[in-house]
Amino acid sequence: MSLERVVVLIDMDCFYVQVEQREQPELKGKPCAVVQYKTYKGGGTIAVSYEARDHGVKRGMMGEEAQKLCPEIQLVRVPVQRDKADLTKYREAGAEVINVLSQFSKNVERASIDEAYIDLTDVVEARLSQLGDGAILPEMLPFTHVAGWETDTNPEQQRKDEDGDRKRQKTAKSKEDTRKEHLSQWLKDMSSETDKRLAVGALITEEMRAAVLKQTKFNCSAGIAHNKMLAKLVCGLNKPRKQTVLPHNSVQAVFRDLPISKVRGLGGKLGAAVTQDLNVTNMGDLVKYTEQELQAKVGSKTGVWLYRTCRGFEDEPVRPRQLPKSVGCSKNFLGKSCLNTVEKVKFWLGQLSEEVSERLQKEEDLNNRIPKSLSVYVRQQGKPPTTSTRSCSVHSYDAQTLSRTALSLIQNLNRAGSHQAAWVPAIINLGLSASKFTDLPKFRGDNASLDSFFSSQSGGASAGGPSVISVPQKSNGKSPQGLENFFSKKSSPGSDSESLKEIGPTEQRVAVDAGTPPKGDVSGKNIVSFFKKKENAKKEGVDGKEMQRTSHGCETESTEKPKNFKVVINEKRNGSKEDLQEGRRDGDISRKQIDDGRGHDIKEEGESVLRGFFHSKSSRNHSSRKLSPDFKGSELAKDEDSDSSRKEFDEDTASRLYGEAKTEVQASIEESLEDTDVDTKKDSDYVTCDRCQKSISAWDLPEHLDFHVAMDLQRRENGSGTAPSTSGSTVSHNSSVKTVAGKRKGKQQGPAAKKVKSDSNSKTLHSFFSQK
DNA sequence: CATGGGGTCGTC
DNA sequence: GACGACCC
Repeated sequence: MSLERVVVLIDMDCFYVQVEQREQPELKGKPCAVVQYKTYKGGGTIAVSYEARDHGVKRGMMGEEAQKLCPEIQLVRVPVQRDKADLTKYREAGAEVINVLSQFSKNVERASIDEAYIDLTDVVEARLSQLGDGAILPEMLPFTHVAGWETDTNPEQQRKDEDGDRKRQKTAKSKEDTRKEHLSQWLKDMSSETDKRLAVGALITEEMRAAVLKQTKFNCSAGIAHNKMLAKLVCGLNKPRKQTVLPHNSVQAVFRDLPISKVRGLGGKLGAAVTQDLNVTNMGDLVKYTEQELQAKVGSKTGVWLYRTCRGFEDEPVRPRQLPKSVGCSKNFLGKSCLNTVEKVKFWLGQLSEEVSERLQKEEDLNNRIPKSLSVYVRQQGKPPTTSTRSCSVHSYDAQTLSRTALSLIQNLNRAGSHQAAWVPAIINLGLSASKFTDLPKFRGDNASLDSFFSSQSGGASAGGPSVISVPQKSNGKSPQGLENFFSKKSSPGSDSESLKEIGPTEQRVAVDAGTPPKGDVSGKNIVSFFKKKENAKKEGVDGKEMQRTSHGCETESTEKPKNFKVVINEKRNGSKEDLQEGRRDGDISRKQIDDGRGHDIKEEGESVLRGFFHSKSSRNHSSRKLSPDFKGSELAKDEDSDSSRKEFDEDTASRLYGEAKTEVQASIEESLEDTDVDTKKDSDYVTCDRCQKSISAWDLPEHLDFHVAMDLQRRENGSGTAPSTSGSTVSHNSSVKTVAGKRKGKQQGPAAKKVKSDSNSKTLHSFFSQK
């Protein structure tokens, strides 16, 4: 049946706390919690160390409340930037963990900032053949619990810990004994093949967790089962620093006493409805209902899911995705701080936009992807508060563009006229999110050739993960050797972002690829190893020859390109101001203008065409930088002309493109590695903007100039009556009231009352711009 | 006022 | 695309 997969969930233990403890080692082993916004009642706690949990401190408590329960608790505050909580630190730490996990499998799915699913099926298969007849001994699984074989999975015992250490230690001791006992029995019995595979999965998971600890200094727990739901479930059974495997035989035993709300997806209204309507309390109770009965209660699709789920079956695949699908931020404005004026809304849109913009820039730099869509979330005061979303496509992500696009999107949610100062109803939550990412061609190359290029450098791990036979002992586990040397480097406390910068880009690129590549051995470790090796080589004086060759050619190019670009863009700008009004789907037009105006730069032509190809609504923003000198523009143009190929951007197309750009890709990689020529690099990559005297990366210059032109245009066109559509976006105009009225509660506001006139919109927008 | 600030997915 | 449900 569906017991073929081996699925693991890795869940970091009180992750934010661990991040802070790594930064401030004094905090280790102490009761502590991470709080947000300390001023109101000590802030809300969003992570609690296990020492503090022993005192009854829980997530969601106010800091002061926590202090009452645990006077010695250390409260650490989430960093604040632009007057809002900033989770960057934790996001980057989470990426570190994903990086480590991806050394073991290509199929890693980031489930949240501190959780990831891994499908180890193939890796287990490979290890199984290595292992041959060798049995798995209990000592090989020092931190593994077997669910269902332990009598004490109930939350009963855990609770009575208020007396502190003595009692807890005692509990822990006996728990360790039963753990070993049951583990030994399970391993000895080991009836089915599927159980064997779980055992191997547990073994690999021990190694993964050891590697995570060694490389990041973070502890985690894990669940190992045949599907995501069960892996997630059992992960929580033995929480700090332990892993739990769930043989299929044990499912019913675990479900028998398991409240329905504990299962992922049943923690909310659905679970409550099921519990009530069917008069059941535990997951195991559900098996007595037929599929049809369940379907009658919860709908046909959910019914099927429930029927299978309560039997321990679930099909949801582990999707290879190591990067978030969206990048956004939001903030609450409670009570008196609500946003009740246009100025306040503008201000906070600006703050949110800056953070999102910054993060999107990082996304492009690190992960070579740019968003196509922007959404604004608004919650407004009301008897039931109303929440609305408005989205549109975007072609650039500088803070100004985001900010004014966002404003134009939500302006018609203001019931007061937009010439008024007020915003009604006041906004109590405001959010901004970018999504629908598109990969840029840079670095994405023909996998086979890229891989062979890189793999010649690395230790040659087999597909699916490092080959490791040795087993972790105690907390001093062995992790994949060889590769480990490249990774273990450091990550000294306090310099997280630095170390991320070095590892992040390569990993993420691989991560993006991971979704599509077939069976080949194209894993991140090869590429990362390559980078690490290069870095080491620089320090140690060892070096690879091939790289210098390509690198040289590329650098010559890069000194000239910016100038061309600058001229071209200026010319173009003067000639076509419509470009900046209402989302032109141009592409072709702007591209032609660039090409014509510039005369004849093959490289840039190729670049424009390429971009037009990859972005269905082309824009000249976000130049994919550093394309190859010998890039064949003509061939690409052909592809672009055919309408089908534009939309049907698939692997084939990509391969063809990358085939052409291959040497280029290598050159780019090398160039990015060449820190030795610091001077050259600086000179070629940065220019001073004539307009604002800011130092701008040459590759960002077109976009930057774009911004100035937009500003000029806006100034010139004051009062033109045109809707404030922005240069970088295409706003979709929806009925302004539809969504609010949708629900029950007959109170529908007249559509006319909310209509906003474009004239006033324009004015408002203009004042918004000139204020900045 | 008071778990906030993230995220993902399914449905219409 | 908008919204709600769900999760941490």
